[in-house]
Amino acid sequence: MLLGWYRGKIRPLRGGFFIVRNGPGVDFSNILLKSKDRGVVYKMDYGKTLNLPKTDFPMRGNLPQREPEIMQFWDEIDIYHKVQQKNSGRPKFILHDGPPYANGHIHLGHTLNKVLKDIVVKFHSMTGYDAPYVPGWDTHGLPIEQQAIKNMGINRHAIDIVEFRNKCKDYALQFVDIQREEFKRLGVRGDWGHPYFTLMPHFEARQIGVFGEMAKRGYIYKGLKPVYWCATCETALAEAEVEYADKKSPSIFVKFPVRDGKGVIPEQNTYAVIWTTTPWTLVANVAVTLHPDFDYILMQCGNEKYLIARELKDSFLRETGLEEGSILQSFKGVDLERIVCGHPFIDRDSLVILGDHVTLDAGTGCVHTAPGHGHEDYLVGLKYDLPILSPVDGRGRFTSEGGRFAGQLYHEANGNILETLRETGTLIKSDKISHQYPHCWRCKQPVFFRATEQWFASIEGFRQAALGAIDDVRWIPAWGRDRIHNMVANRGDWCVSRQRTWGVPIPIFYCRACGKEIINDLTISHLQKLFREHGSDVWFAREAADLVPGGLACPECGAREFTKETDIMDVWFDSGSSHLAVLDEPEIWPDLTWPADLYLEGSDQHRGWFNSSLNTAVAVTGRAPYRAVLTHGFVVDENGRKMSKSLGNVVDPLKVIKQMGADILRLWVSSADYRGDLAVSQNILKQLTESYRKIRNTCRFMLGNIYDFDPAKDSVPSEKMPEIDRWAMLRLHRLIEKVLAAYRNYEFHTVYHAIHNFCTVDMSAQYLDIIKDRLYCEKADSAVRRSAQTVMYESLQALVRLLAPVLTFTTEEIWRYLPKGEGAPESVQLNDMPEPDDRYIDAALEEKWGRFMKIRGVVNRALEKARQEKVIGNSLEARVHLYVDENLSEFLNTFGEELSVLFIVSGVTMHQLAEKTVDTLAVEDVPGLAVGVSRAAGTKCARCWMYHEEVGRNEQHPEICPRCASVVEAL
RNA sequence: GGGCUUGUAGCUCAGCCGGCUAGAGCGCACGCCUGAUAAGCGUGAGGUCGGUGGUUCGAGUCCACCCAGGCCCA
Repeated sequence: MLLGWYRGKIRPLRGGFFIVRNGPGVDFSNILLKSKDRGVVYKMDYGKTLNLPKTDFPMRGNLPQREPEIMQFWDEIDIYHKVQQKNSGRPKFILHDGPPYANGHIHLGHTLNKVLKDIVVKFHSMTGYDAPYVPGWDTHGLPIEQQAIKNMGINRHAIDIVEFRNKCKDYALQFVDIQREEFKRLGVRGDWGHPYFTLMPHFEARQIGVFGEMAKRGYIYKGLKPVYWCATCETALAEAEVEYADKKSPSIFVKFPVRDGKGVIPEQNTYAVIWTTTPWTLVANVAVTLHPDFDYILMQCGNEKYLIARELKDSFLRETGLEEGSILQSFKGVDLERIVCGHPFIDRDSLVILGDHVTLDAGTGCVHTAPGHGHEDYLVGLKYDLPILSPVDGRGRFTSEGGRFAGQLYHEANGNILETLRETGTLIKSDKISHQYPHCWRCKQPVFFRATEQWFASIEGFRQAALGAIDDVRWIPAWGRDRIHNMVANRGDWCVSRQRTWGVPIPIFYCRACGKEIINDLTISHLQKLFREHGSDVWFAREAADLVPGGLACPECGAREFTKETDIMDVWFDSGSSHLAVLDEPEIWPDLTWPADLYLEGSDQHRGWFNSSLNTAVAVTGRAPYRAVLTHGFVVDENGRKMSKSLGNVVDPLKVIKQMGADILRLWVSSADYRGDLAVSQNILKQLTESYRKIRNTCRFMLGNIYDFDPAKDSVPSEKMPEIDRWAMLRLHRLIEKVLAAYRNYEFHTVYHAIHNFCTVDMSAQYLDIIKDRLYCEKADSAVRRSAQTVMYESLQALVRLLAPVLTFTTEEIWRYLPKGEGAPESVQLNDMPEPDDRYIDAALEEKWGRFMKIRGVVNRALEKARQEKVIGNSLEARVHLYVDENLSEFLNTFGEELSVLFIVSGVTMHQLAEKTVDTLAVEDVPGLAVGVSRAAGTKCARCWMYHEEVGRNEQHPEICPRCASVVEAL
C-alpha cells in the first residue's frame, strides 16, 4: 500500500492515496488517508514542539560527485601554500617523495603509498611542524625509451639522438601530467605546481655533481661485466630486449683434468666432467662450479675416473653411452672447493669453486664457468676473484685473446673448438640439442653474453660507512634495518653504466691520444653549467670538443683532443641522487632541507631507492640521507595473493574512485596494518563503505543537533555538565590521546579502529542514544540540552581534525557545516590537532561509568528477553526492576533519577537481591545483580513517548507528561 | 635455493615480560523502532589462534620443523 513517501507535506500518490507525515496537527494514527477524506480529527501535534535534528549535511556522501568539487575548492584557495604559510617558522618535517616511474596510470600500490604519505604530511602539518611536500617523478630509463619507440613508431636508429630523447621526454611528461591529476584526485596535498622530475636540468646537473664527487673520492672505476650482446646489431641489449626462441646448439661433455686434488681426490687420469651448449665459451673458461650441498662421485670409466654429481650419473651414462663403472669415492661439493683442474685445450688452470646456481636439471653437476660470458658465472667469479676473460669483440669475432681462434666468429668457431677438444682427447661426447635461447628482438638473431667495459661504483669503498649509517636511521618497522643491512653487507659493486640513450650521460671524457679517462672538478663544474642551461641533451648534441672546459689538456699525455663516454647512468643513480638534487637545492625548493626526516616506500625499495640513496649519500656526505625510513607491504587480494591480470583479482583505484570515492580508498589505507601486505577486494571495500557511513552518520547526527548552538554563547563548562556528559568528554579525550599517539607512532590502523569504535560504541550506541530525550524534549536553551550540545560540538571539532589526514574530503565537507567562531580557517586542513585535556581525564569517573555500562549491558539483555516474550517493543514501554546487593545498590543510587534515562526506559525500580524472581536475568560477569522487566505503568506521553502515570493531569495538555507540559508551557 | 617478512572469527584489527572461559568493531541471523529513516537500537551465532612436535604446572604468546602467502635476490 505504501508507495513512497514525502517529507513534510501532503502529496498525492498513485492510486488516490495520500501519505501524511509531520503535517500540521495531523494525528499520526492516520497515516494513510483517502483523498476524499475530509473528516479528520486534528489533534495537537507535539512533534512540532520538539527540537529535532536539522541539517543540510547529506546522509549519503555521494563522494564521486562531491570530491571533485572539494578539489576545486582547494585549488581555488591554494590550500598547499595556505598551509605552508600557516606553518612557517615551525620546525621542519621533510618527507622526501620517492619518485614513481612516469609510465602508465596509477595502480593501488601508488594509491597506498601516496595516501600514507599524505596522512603523514597532513598529520605533521597539524601538530607543530612545517611539513612541505614536493612530489617527484622518475622520468628516465628503458621502459620509457621502449614506449617512446613503440607508441610513436620511431626507428631509433633513423632519428637524431636529441630528437629521440625529446620524444622520450614528451612521453614521460605526458604521464607525469596524467599521474599528477590522479594523485590529486586521491586527495593528496602537495606542491603540485612545483614538483621535481629527474629530467630537470638542475637535477641532472646536480646528479653529475654527485657522480663527479664519487669519482673524486675514488669510488668510480671501470670494469668488465657481461651483458647481452647482439653481434649483428653490434649493441648491448637490455634484458627486456631479448626474446626466447628455439635454437639448435651443440651439446657436449668435456673433461677437465684434475691437476691438484688437494689430497681429496687423486690426479692420475682423473677428470671433472662438464656439459655445455656453448663450446666457444670454453675459450674463456676459468673455473668449474659445483654445488656445495650436492653429492658428487668419482666413477671409474675404463682407464679414467670421472667426477660428476651422483644424481646425474644415470643420465650421464645414457647420454654418453659409457659403461657404468665402480664408484671410487664420494664427496659433498663443499669438500672439493679449490681443487685445481686444467683447461681442456689451453694451458691454464680452471679452479673448482662453489655456487648455489648449479642445478641437477641436466649436465653433470659440474658447471663450466666463464665469468666473461654469463651472468651467474660473473657473479660467482666475483666471489672467487676470478679473471673476467672477454675474448670476443663487438662483431662477435674472437680477438687476439682468443688465441688460435682469433678472427673467427664465435658461433662459427664451435666446430674448430670441437676439433681441438677431440685432438686433446678431452671430448667425451658431442651431440645437438634444441632449446630455448635468447634472441635479439630487433634482428631475431641469437645473442650472447659478452663482458664489456662498464663504469662501477665501488660499494666496497664505503661499505663500512654505509653499514654504520644504517644504524643511525630509525627503521619502521624495525626489521627494515636487518633487511637493508644484509643487502649492503653482501652486495657487489654497483654497475652504473647503461648502454642506452634516455638518461643522464656518464660525464667522462677520454683522451683521444692515450685513452686516459678524464673527470675532475673542472670538467664537472663546466658540465654542470652546460647542463643547467641546456639539460643533459647538450652531451648528445655537441662534440666532445664543445663540451670540455676551455684549455683542457690530458693530465697523462698533454693531448688536447677528446672523446666522450657514450654510456648513460643507471636510473637508480638518478633517483638515488634526489636527496641532494631536490632537498639541497634551496634556489629551487627553498622550503626543503637535507637530510630528509622520512622516506616512505614499499618494502621493495630496500634494494631500490633506500639503497641507492644511501650509497650516494654515504659516498658523498658520509651519512644517510634520511633520519627514518618507513616501509609498507604490497597490495594483495583477499586470499593474500598478489594482484595479477591472469588471476583476475586486480582492483583499479580509478574505478573505485568513480564508484565509491577516494575517501573510501583512503579509509582502506588507514584501516589496514601496512607492515604486512594489505588485502583488497570488493568485499573489503564494501565493509569500508559501511564504516564510512557509520562515521559520517554519527557526525551528521551531531551536526543536526547543534543547529541552534552558538559555541561562544551556549557552551557549558565541564563542571556544570551532567555526569554522563563529563564521561563523554572523558571518552573523547581518551580518544584524542590514543589517536595522536597512534599517528605519532605511524600506526594508522589504530587511528581508524579507535575512531570507528568511538563513533559506533561510545557515541552512537551509548551517549547519543541516551541524550536524545534531553535534546529533543527539553527546552531548546535549557542547560542540560546546551551541555549535550557542547559535548557534540567539542566531539565534532575534535573528530573533524583527527580524521582530516584520513578522510580528507569528508572532513572538509563537515567543516563547512560546523558552527565556527570568528576567524576560523576556511579549510579544515588549516587547523591543528586537538590536544588531550587532563581536566577531562578523571580515573574515578572512568571506572564508575565503565562499571555502569556493563550493568547497562545486562539491562539490555533483560529488555531483549522481554521483547522476545512480547512484553515490550520499544524499550520505553518497559519498567526495569533491578535486584541488587548492598554494594550495587549504593553504586546505582548515585545515578538517582537518571537511571531510566540512561537505560532509555520509562521507569526503574530497585529491589533487594533476595527478592529476585525466577524470570529475572542474572549474569555472571556482573555479580550481585538480577534484572526483571515489566510493562511500564501509566500512559504514553504524546510528546516524549515515555510512559508516565501523571499523563492527563494537565488540563491544557492532557496527552503529555508533567515534564513535557512544563516545557510546552514555557514555549 | 638465500635474505627479510606474514598467517588470531566471513572481513579489518586487539591480545604487554607465557596465567582467559581468546576480545572489539564490521558483516551475518533474529528482533525492536519509525522523532538520525536508503538511518537508529538491541540480542545472538561465529575461532583446534596456519600445521606438527617440543620446553613448561600452564603456550595464541617461547623453541624446532613443516605448510601456505608476500617483497627482494638467485
